[in-house]
Amino acid sequence: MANAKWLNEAEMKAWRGFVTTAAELHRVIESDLAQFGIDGGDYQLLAMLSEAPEHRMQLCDLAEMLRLSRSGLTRRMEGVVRAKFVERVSDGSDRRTAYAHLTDKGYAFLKKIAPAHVKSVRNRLIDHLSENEIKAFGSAFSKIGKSLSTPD
Amino acid sequence: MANAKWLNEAEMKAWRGFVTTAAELHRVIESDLAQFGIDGGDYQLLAMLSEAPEHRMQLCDLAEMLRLSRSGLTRRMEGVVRAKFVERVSDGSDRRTAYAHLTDKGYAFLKKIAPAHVKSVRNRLIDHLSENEIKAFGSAFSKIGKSLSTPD
DNA sequence: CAAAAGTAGTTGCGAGCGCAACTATTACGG
DNA sequence: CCGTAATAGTTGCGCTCGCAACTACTTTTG
Repeated sequence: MANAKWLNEAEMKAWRGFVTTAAELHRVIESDLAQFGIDGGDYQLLAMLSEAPEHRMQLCDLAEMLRLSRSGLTRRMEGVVRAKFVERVSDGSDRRTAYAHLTDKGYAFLKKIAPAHVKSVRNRLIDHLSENEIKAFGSAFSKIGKSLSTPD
Repeated sequence: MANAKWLNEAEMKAWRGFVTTAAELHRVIESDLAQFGIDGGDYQLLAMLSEAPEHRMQLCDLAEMLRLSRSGLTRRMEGVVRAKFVERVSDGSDRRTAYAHLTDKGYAFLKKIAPAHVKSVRNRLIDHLSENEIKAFGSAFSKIGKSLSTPD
């Protein structure tokens, strides 16, 4: 391990860029969303539900899709339920499970703010990238995500 | 704004990939570091100091380089100072400012754990990417970072 | 040269998250 | 069947962070 390969220049640039910029980018796009009273986590939750069949998902699956711990989702739900964007539904067949269901109000809200959010993502991210960089971004994260979800 | 351009498939893939995977990647690499008793924030702080002239930086500049708020850095410092990896030095000429100085112990520690960290970054990130993706990653984040630090 | 504005750093506070421990329910193995 | 293991979700706790307000200096300005 003492003579492990160091990072070359391009690799270091990629890693440092990721470390220093990713969190910042996240924060800025979240702050663009603040004018609507929600943050990025809420937005992703609503977006996922809006794409799910019948606008509902089991909490467990939703947590995985959002890359949240189960406890993290519990807290996240509190906010969107209080805002009446989502309601909790329990299924009779398995009394352990609960579902998140996007309300009409939540769906309408999402449709209302989506254009501004998309614009924000363009301004902060997409518009700065070449077509090649966009493709590379997508494939890179797809591969990384896959490797993270396989045991090791 | 109502008819703002939506994201096309490649753009959406890039954005979704970033949102769902970036934070997770960060967490995993941090957890690889946990065996040494520090987290990614500490590592970056030590690494920056190790590359600075005389192994020291003004807190203000260090915060900016680490993309931390000033208060965030204050707290971050507590840990590495307690561990005697860094010491606070005040410069006589301007009594507002303080410097962070990497101790010999801190430098030795960094050199000791760096190979494992690099290996972790390779395992989790670099090794999954093609050369083209690595270059794209670097240039993409470089451009994004630049646009984030310009007013608007 | 005094008052105002700016800069460096700290502190109180609240938000979001993961982990570990817990409850409640369901599935499995002898 | 009954006891053990697995699964879904919640709660307590601790961590890191940013924001806003604060202190303590330094620079600018009228």
